[in-house]
Amino acid sequence: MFELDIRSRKPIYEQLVERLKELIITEVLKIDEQLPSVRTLAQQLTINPNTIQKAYRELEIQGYIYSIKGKGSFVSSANDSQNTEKLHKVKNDLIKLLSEAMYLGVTAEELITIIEEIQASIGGGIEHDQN
Amino acid sequence: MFELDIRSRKPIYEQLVERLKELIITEVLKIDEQLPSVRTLAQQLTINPNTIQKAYRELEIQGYIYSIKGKGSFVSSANDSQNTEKLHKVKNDLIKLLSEAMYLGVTAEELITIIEEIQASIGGGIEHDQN
Amino acid sequence: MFELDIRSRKPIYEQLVERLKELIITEVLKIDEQLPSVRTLAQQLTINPNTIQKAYRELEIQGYIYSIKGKGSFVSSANDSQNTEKLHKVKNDLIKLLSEAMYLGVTAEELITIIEEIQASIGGGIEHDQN
Amino acid sequence: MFELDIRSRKPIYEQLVERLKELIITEVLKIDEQLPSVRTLAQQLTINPNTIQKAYRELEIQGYIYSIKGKGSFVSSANDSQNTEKLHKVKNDLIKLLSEAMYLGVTAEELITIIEEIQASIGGGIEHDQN
DNA sequence: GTGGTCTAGACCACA
DNA sequence: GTGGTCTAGACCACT
Repeated sequence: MFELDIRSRKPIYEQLVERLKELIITEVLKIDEQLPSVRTLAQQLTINPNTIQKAYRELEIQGYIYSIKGKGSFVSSANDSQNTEKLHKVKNDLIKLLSEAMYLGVTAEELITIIEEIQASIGGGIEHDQN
Repeated sequence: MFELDIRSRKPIYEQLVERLKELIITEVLKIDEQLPSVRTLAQQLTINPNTIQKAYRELEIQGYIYSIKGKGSFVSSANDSQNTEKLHKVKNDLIKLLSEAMYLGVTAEELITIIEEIQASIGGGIEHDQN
Repeated sequence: MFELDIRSRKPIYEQLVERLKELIITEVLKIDEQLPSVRTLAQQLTINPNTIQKAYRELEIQGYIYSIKGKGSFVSSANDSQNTEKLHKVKNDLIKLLSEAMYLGVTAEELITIIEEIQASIGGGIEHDQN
Repeated sequence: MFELDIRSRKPIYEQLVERLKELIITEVLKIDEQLPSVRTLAQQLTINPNTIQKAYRELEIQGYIYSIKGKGSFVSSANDSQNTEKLHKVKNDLIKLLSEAMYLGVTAEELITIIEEIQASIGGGIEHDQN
């Protein structure tokens, strides 16, 4: 379920954040569903609990999850107040990446096809090309 | 022209790489055009020449520029052999980012509009018959 | 173990890269084995840590090792995607060097002997059934 | 005849040295044949005469050509005194490169085929894969 | 004057 | 403790 690449240059906690976001976005993890506890996950993945902790904290900051002391961490509903700024950031990143892709030769048609596929996969919860 | 955020978590040299890529992609910097010299740019931005050089070296590795000892650094024409793997990476990143954007409520229509705008901005910078 | 020639025209970091490649190729350093830390090696060789790091970074780019912040640097298993282009480069270099050697009077027989010796030294370093 | 890559990281004078060596080795340039004058070549290639000068000096040091003041530069016969040490160096380089090639998956058979091809091309003065 | 290498020494981020 | 970034300042190689 969590395919962490220990060899990647990307810090482990960032990989975790990314992966968990993905699971939330594709609604594998539903709203208010409880995430595995820090310790459990640390054991499962055989990595340092501090690293899990850091990932959860980051997700909380970004508004994807919320934590209740003594109970655990839960998937947050896509809340509105934070969305505005996140949207802004994501759009900016998107423009950069789309520019680069097109500079490298990806056509507008290809991009539209990709968009349509994603649209379908989000709506339906279909499986997703693995990383 | 170069808005560096010295306080950012993102390393200065990476910011530089990103910014210069942008200028190359949007063809503000044309193929074979000379970049500012390491020392000149360092003075302009009041950062260490080594940092500039690190950025230039990274751009060279990524195939965006080439540097010649004693002459200077120049914009490279898109290299085909490197493009294949870069394309793969960019597409993967794109899928992630597009998913996130659509989860946050960006519609397919909006995305297509963005794509068309980018297409115009890249295609419009130079003569049309160059293709 | 590392015979660096501080006076050589060849940069220290390149000498290091070459030497470490050798150790990896001859499997003195095995896959996933940890390399000496940047600082340790710097002390041992009495050269600047930055120089070691530059060498390690170069080896990482070339796909021979991978580095993880906070953990260390490790020997990478041969990466396929990079191999194709590296192979091409190495073959070209080989043709040049072989031509030169034969011009200088090395016979084909001698070369074949050398090849067989290398084959033995690479293949013989580890268990036989690993192939 | 001289395909210099101004964009290459390899200094121009080194490219020249390499290319001229190649022409001598493949006997396109015969023993005692006169090389183009520094100025002529500089004009032809539109590069700085100093750069040509440096290449010729290097070739002279390595024993591939000899220069006579006021007359020009000429291809030297493969002389013996220098050959011994050159041979040693070339063999060492060869071992490194062959090891790397085999580590990357080139088989002994392939290498032998390459050797046979080169042997044929040197003996006969056949054309040579460019660069 | 150009890029490239190296040092000494400080500081940050990750596990 | 690990790797990674940055600075200040020196020196080399190439054109």
